[in-house]
Parts: sequence; C-alpha cells; structure tokens
Amino acid sequence: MTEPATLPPRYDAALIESPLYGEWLAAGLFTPSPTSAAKPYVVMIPPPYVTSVLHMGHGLNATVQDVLVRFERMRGRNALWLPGTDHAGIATQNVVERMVAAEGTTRHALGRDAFVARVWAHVRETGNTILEQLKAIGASCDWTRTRFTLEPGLSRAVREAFVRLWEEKLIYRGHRVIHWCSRCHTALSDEEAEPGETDGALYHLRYPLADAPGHVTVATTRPETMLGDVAVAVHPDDESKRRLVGREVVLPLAEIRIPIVADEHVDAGFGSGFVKITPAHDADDFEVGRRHGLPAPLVMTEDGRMADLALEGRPGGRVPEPIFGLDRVEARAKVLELLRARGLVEKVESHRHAVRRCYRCDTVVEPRLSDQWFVTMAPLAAPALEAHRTGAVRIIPERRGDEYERWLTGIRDWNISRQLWWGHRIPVWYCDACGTAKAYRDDPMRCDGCGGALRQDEDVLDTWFSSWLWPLSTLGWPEQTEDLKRYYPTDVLVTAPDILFFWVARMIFAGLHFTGRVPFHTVYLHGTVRDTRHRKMSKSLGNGIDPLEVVQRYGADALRFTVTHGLAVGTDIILDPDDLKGSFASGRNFANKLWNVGRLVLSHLAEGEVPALDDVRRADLGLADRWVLSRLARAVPEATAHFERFRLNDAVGTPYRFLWEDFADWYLEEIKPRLRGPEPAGSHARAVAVHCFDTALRLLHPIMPFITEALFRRLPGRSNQSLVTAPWPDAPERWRDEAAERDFAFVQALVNAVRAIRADYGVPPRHALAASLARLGDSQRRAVSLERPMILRLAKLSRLEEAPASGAGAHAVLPEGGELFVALGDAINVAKECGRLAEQVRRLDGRLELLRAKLEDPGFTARAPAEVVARERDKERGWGEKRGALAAKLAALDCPER
RNA sequence: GGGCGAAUAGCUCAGUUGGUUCAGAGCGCCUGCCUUACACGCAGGAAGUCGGGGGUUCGAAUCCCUCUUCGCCCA
Repeated sequence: MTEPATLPPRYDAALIESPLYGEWLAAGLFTPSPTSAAKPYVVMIPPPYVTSVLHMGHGLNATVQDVLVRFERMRGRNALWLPGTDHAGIATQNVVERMVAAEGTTRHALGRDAFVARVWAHVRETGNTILEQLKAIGASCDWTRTRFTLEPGLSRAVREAFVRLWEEKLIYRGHRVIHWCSRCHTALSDEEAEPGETDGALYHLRYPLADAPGHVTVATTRPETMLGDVAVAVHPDDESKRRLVGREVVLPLAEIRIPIVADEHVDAGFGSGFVKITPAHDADDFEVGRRHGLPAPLVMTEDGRMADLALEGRPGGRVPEPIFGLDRVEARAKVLELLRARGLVEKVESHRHAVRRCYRCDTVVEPRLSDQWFVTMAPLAAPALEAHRTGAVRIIPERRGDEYERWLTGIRDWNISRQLWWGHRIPVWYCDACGTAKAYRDDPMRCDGCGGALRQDEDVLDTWFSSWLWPLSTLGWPEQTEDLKRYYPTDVLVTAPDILFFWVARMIFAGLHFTGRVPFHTVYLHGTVRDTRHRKMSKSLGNGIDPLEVVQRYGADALRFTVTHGLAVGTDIILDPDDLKGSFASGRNFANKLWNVGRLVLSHLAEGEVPALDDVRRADLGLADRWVLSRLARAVPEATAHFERFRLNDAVGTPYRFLWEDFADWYLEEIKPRLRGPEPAGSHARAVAVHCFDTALRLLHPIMPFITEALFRRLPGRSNQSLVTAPWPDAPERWRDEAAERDFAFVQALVNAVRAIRADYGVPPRHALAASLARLGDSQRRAVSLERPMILRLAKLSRLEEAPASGAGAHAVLPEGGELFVALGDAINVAKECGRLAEQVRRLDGRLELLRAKLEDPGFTARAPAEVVARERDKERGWGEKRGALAAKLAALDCPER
C-alpha cells in the first residue's frame, strides 16, 4: 500500500494514467479468456480510417464503447472489444496522391503496382497511429485481435462474399448514370454523394425551332450540360405545348437538330414546362432517353472538362472550339456568354437546390453515364427490414429506426465499383476470346470456358464492401473458426448516426445473408460532437478539439466523464473549442474530488483495523452509517439500470451524486471525529467508509477507469487486484432503511437552516452560536441526540438544547415540523428578522391559497385519485401548521402588521 | 417538396407514467470563508411566464392543434 501521505493534494492524471494502461496490457486483462464459461459480450469497433488521427468524434465513440464493455466485463461477461482499421479507399489514395504530387510526380507516372506499394508503405508507417491514440483514452480493446480490412484474411472474406453474390446473380454490370467525382476520378454510391442545399441559379435558355420562327425555353440549373442534350420534353397532358411534339429545335452552340418529345417525367409546373434531356449527365434524363430510343452522348471527360467523347480528345462535334477543354465552372460561364451574345438567355433566377458533393473531397459530383458493378439490394434488404420489425435488431434511439425502415423500403441498387487502385480489386476476369466475364475465388490462369487468356477488371470495390463484413471477417469468416463460433453474433454496435446506411444497415444485410443471423442485437447511435454554434467539428472549419490535448491537460478520465455526463440518449454533445478549461471543468473537478475523498479515507486506514463490513454488527452502526448504506443501496441498482438502458448521463450521475453529495459532504464529515476517536467506533466507521468508497469506485470505473483503479489498489487488501475484472457491486436490499433516511434528512435540514440564518445575518464563520429546538417528534429528538456532535460542528453551534425560544434571535420552521431558534443576541436586527419571516409567510400563503383552491374544487376532490387528494390534504395540514408557527414568531417579535 | 426531432436559468443540458416543494443539475455569476481531504474546494445566494398562441383535463414543462426558429433524414 502506498502511504497516503505520498498522494499529492491535487490529482495529476498524467502521473497515474499512462503506467496503469501498461499494466493492464501486460496482465492481458482486455483479452477474453478462451476457456471461460461466461457468456461473451462482444463489441466491434467501427474501424477508423487507417490514415486518420484521433478527433473528438472518435473520442466520444470509443468512450461509449469502452464504458459498455468495461461495465459488462465487471458484470462477469467474457468481454471482447475488437479493434482495427479500415483501408478507406478514396481517403487513403487521396493522401498518398498528395504526397506523390508534392514530389512532382503522379500515380499514373508511377504505375499501378508502384503506387499501391507506396500506399502500403505509408500505411505500414502511420497506420497504427489512431489505435495507439485510443489507448491514451483508456480503450480496453483486445489488441491481440487487431484487424485491418485489407489484410489477407479479411480480403479473403471480401472475395468470398463477392463470388457468392455473383453466383447468386445478385451482382451485375450496369450501364447507368452514377455519381462521379471528377477530382477523385471514381464513381460514388448514392450514400457517398451527399446532397447539400446550395444557392444556385435557374437559367432559362431559348432553343430556336428548326423549321419555323420562334423558340422554346428550357430551364436548367446546369447550362453547360446543354451540349449533351438530345431532346426537349414536355408533359403529354400539357395542352398548350403538346402541339410542338414531333417538331425539332436547333441545339445552340452544338448546332444540331434535336426532337421535342412528350414524357410523363416532365413537371409541367417547374420552370417553363420544357425540359432539356441530357441522358449521359442526368439519371432521370437517362430513363427518358431510353424510353424514347435517344442516344446518350457524353460531353465531359473524367476530369470534368468539356469534350465530345465520341471524338477521342479532339474539339468539335457537340463541343465547339471555344468551350472545348474548359472545366465545368469555366464552361458554364462561357456557354452563358455565347448564348447571351445570341440573345438566347431569357432570364436567370436565383434558385436554392440540392447539390451533391463527394463525401471525401467535397467536390461537386457530376452525374455521369458509365459501366459499373452493382449489387441488387432488394433481396438483401427484405430480411434486414424484417429483423428490425421483429426486434432481432434494436436501434437506439428509436426514431433512427424509423429512418432505417424508410431507407430500406425504398432501397436502390448499390454501386460497388470504384475507379481506384487502393482496395480490393474486383475478382472478375474477362476472356476476350470467348467474350465472357466471370468471378473467381482464386486467381485463374486461363478462361474456364475456352482456355483463353484472361484480364482482370481494373476497378476496386467500394470500401464499404469490406466494412459490411466486419463483424464476420474479423472473426475469421468464411472459415468456421473458434472465434466465429464463440463471438458471433456480437452484442452492441456503437456508432454515429451518419453511417447508419453506409455501414450499419449493410452489416445487417451481410450478416443475415451470409450466416442467417444478425451481426448484433442492438445498435446504439450516439450524437455528434459540435461546437457552441452547433457546427460539426471538422478540420476544415478549425473548430475541432484534440482529445489528446484534453487528456494531457485534464486526463482521460476527465474527458470521459465530461462526454458521458453530457450524453443523453440521441442528443448531440456541444463543446467549446475555445474554452477547453470550461468545457472539461466538471470532469476535472470531479476527478479531483474523487482523489481527495480517497486521500481522506486512506489517511485514516493506518490508524486501526478495518473490519469487513459483514463483520460489523448492525447494532454497532450509527444513524449516519445506516443512512449512508441505505443511500448506497439505492444508488447501486439505479446506476446499474442506467448502464443497462444506455442512459450514460444518468449512469454517471448516480454515483457522482452519491459520492459527492452524500458520502463526501455528509458522511465523511460525520465520521471525522470517530476516525480519530476511541475504538471500536473508529473501526466501524472505517468499515462503512471503505465499503462505500470501494463500491463507488466500482460504479465509476467504466466511466473513469484510471483514477478509480489507482485509488482502489490503495485500499487495504486490494493491492494485487484490478478493478478491470473486479465484480460489479451489489447492495443488499436489507440495507435500505427508510427511517434512517428520514431521520438523517431532518438533521441535514436542521444544519442547513442554521447555515442559512448565519449567512443571512452575516455571522462571522468563527463565531459559534447557541440554538434551541422546539416541537420535536420522537424520532427527530432521537436523531438530533444521535448526531449532536455533527450538528454542532457543521452548523458551528456552541449549544443546542430543546427549549422554547427566548431573547433576540432568528426563527425557522423545519420541514416535517420542529422549530428552530438561533440566538443572535445583539446581532439580531428585529426589523430584518421580521422581514425574513414575513417573506416566508408570504410565500407560504401563496402556495396555501392555490392548494386550498384546489382542495375546495369539487372537480378535483371528486375526480382525482383518492391518494392524490389525501396527499394534498396532508400537505395542506403541514403547511398550515408551519404558517401558524411563523405567525406566532412574528407576533412574538412584535413585528408590524403588513 | 415529404417525413422526423428539438426549443426549459447567461451557456450546455436533465426532467421516465400528466399529480410528492416540479421548475432541476453542471459550468458561469454574486457574497463570505485558505474550516487539518480537496480554493479543481466549502457555505450561502441571484437567476427561467418551461419558444408564441389555442385546446383537452380537476390538474400540463409533460397530451392535442397551430405558428415561429433550429437541426436531421429522404427526394
């Protein structure tokens, strides 16, 4: 046991935390026992990007997982929290492309193999950064099972999943308009192209009729795409315009004739009622074009520059010289300029609309016709919907479950091919000899069919195509490994709501499809970390908080306490990046309080034996002892229930209040004299105190693992134990003691009343006063007598007796009856005391008036439940008595009538 | 445009089933205290028409309608 004297009065997290984590690792406490008969409790980390560094969102996410895992581990579950990272195709490739660019070269110049090798080198060098950082906040992951989505085992799972879906004909090649990021040079899924409200313009353009004077006016938000127009459409029911169907217009600038067609897709009420049809650059127009047998010319390169792709890089065709080669923004200006010169721009209106942007680089996404691989989603979504409806998967908070239902109900096929080099290459080989394509589990040498030479598809899979297998692949699937049998399905998935569709839903698809079982029974979606202006924290806004800086300054425990305490189910957490001290004050303050409670308790343990609480006879316990144990017996099941229900703010609040407001403010104060006094009273107090403190440390350990462990080990007989695997506390029901709680509450009210009078009259702290009590009930008299030393000390009284009030002084009526008189001698100001009492009477009268009106209302007495009415009547009697007592005092002081 | 959620003290948020002094906590603020664990503390205090309006009910922060503002999801 460390000598308490060596504990500094101020908690220094830096000295405590780091060594403890090392010890936990060395003892292997985070690795579940392979032989344990206990039921496993499994959480899979949402794998952070392999290139990422820890930000507050990770900090929050990891804290929540760690709290749950540590709680269940203490409850005896064989807990596994499996960590790892995600190869993050686009993000990682972007990072390395920037590095390569800084060296004056490009990935194309390096070539595919060399570039991929370069990415691997970068990942090997820095890929563990974020996992190391998680250790600083106390994450109790089983690091022996760390996984990476691009390692061989997980790649094998990806391959197996792809081939199975291929064999089931759920993967197909589609010629579609997809979302294209011209900066990342790849297709994106619907989810990766995030819509955002943007202030744009609606341009009304005139297309001259081909064989007659006049024109039609089309409205568009993207005028540069007009070069790819193949028709103008009107709604078939639009009487006034229908007569033009079958005629042609001349597409300006491109100078070609295109037809006017009728199509249901047109919204007659939008713009002019004429819609330009650009099949290669708009998903809806593509469908229209298909219905009318129209071509779909591409007029933009993969870089987002204007060119008629039919001409292989030469100007001309649909894209005339002045526009050729311009990027989208320049092209828009140029097209408008040219059209204006010809009087073909009718008007421009400002227009707010949704523009999709790349979720990785924020570039405006271009709809673009191309060949991509898709997964048919409907058959995968149906069982996942069912799983939610039957309760096999529960989503917290519930309203997120509604979003899940809606998304699954209207689900669209998933574009899984990405035009990247970093990722799982699509395992499809083409045979040019026989013109077939096939997916292979193992790299093939020759075509199955004709024996011809093969070439593999150039593209890689969407990163989420590996993430959706995470709960399976990390445990060894498709092999039937011991881990898979033991730990799948997992228990809870903890993540942010913004990847509910990207990832969570798809994991449920994969789990059900490949194993028939949901990957987890509960999805806990926590809030987002935002700044005080409610903006999401981000690097680009510069409003982030570095969790490691917080850990360094205030400790991981303070960080964890603060985020947990502010985390009600389903709400965001607001922190001020400009005021770290203020933001984390509550955590830092509480850690320090805990530390000093520990110092006080520990400092008295050397002075005598500390018997186990079970060895202390009930009869030897005083009122305060019985009270604090009763409070504890209340707190333990309450905290446990909050953890079970994911109410983490309440789960931390319960032991917080017990420790600070009950244990430290009252119990420790009560026992101070006993601790220094004669035995066996001191031993009994020590037994109770150590037990309460020990229990509080256990309740707090999931939230604040470091400081609780440090203090726990210093308690007698626990130096070789760790709270990490210590049993979750239990508090016997028999400790509940209503009488002790009521009596002690009376004593507290008495002390508080004296303190309030002292403050009211500005009595100097050192000046002891004499007080008297009257009209006490039996139990109140007993309580005062039992706790007399504490009352005298905390209220700073020199005398306390049961006697009628006499002389000058202040009066108070205590709740539940009992009158207090504090002699103030010359200090009393009669006018002031009259005012004080009159104010109390006035407040009471206001309440009484309302209460009596209620009780005289036959509507209330007749319709409200009898027990409510009885309670109100009790209240009326109590308040009435109190009012009488106050009035009597006013009279005794000769206070003027108001 | 459709759907959902939120609005409570200066700030960040609790408030479970409509009923116990329900109007609360933390931070901040004011006053007094370096009281032998803690000034990252102790004691006392100020501060809110529970977003506006209407309704249901004996009774509404809580249920319903409506308006305003903010946020999220989907198109």
